[in-house]
Amino acid sequence: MKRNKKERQNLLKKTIEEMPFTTDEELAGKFSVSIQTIRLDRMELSIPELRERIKSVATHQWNETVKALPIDEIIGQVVDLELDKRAISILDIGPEHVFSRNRIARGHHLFAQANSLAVAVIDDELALTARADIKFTRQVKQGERVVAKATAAGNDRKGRTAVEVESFVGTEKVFSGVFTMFRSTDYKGESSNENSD
Amino acid sequence: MKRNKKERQNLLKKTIEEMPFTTDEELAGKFSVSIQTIRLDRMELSIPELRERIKSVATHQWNETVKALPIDEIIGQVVDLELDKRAISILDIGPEHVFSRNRIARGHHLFAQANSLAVAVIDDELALTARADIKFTRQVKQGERVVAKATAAGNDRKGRTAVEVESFVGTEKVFSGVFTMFRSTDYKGESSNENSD
DNA sequence: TCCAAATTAAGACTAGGTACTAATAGTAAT
DNA sequence: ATTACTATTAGTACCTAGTCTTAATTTGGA
Repeated sequence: MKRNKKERQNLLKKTIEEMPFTTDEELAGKFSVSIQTIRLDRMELSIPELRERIKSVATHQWNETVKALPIDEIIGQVVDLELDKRAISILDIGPEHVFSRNRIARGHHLFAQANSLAVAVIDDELALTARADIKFTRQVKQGERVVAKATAAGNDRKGRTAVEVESFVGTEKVFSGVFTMFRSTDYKGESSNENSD
Repeated sequence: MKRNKKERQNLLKKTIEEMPFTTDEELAGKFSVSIQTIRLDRMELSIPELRERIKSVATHQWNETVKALPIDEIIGQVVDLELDKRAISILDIGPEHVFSRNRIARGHHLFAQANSLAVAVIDDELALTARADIKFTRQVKQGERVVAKATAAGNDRKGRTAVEVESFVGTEKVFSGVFTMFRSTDYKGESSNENSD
């Protein structure tokens, strides 16, 4: 049961890395040594106390939270929406959207803003992008605010709707595209023509 | 300065939601009341003590960690790359990529995978997407693995390179697109023709 | 066997609380 | 004015999971 000091300390380090929320008491039990020994070990290994460990995990992740959240749910903030007609959203380009080398916004974020706006403007339970023809007409830098405007062209042929999206920084057009959207009305699952399988 | 009870409690709730790592002492200072009042408020609002709040943030986020990281850096994992020729990446569609309603992958994730692969395949310091013509040919469901294959068409006319990207689930094509890429060689900042401003 | 390292123990102190009791201030109704 | 009630403040004892320090014990190796 009783390992020697070195062995125990290695294991202790690994244990705490894997389960940072373990008290000295639990660790003492686990290694069949006294609490004091665990504390000496932590001292030697420069491992902070439980509460500090928890705090650092929490604050680390806390800073990532804002980054992690909006990616999936809101790409840009919708400021105007009239279903099946038009929608406007704004997206402030922060450090999480740019290439670190040159602070230029990565294309897929502009696409994501436009695409999610195209999805949002469709007045339907299920709307999916079938195709898109897009142009990036000017680079967007960190700190700039992108305003995307979507207008539903309305001409449904075969259950599809074309949505035009144009994005601007100030008066300059930075992105434009036409999104062809499927909609669930008269939609029957899986593949749906186009050059599918 | 001194708000009434209701007002203070509302503000307290918001404050703690926004900054969970605040002690009762700091809160008491902020609202110019005693620590005991803050504690009564927390009791009434069922807000746990600081250490419990930290712990819940830590454990919550602990589970999200894996989700949070890859979004910005690696959209899909590159498994093969020969610069200026071809590249392959795989992306496993998890719950973070899909609409919660129907578990169908959101378009911008497929786009992001393809786009970042197109950027990666360009043998240059700076590569940016100028335009893209894309098709979503089959929906991708949660749990499926998307393999994206990019081939650089090579025909540089005016410093641009066309990259063809096709994405598959198994043998089925789910996405295809042509990305027209700028490259930094003979690149001179700002707008670069196309129908800019 | 003896020494040094390793371990355990004990005591005083800390932060950030809980739980409980009690006192005080302010307001409204009788 | 007295009572009733709420809101606030104060103080005590206790808790956890530590800290830091000093001291005593155990253990392994030459």
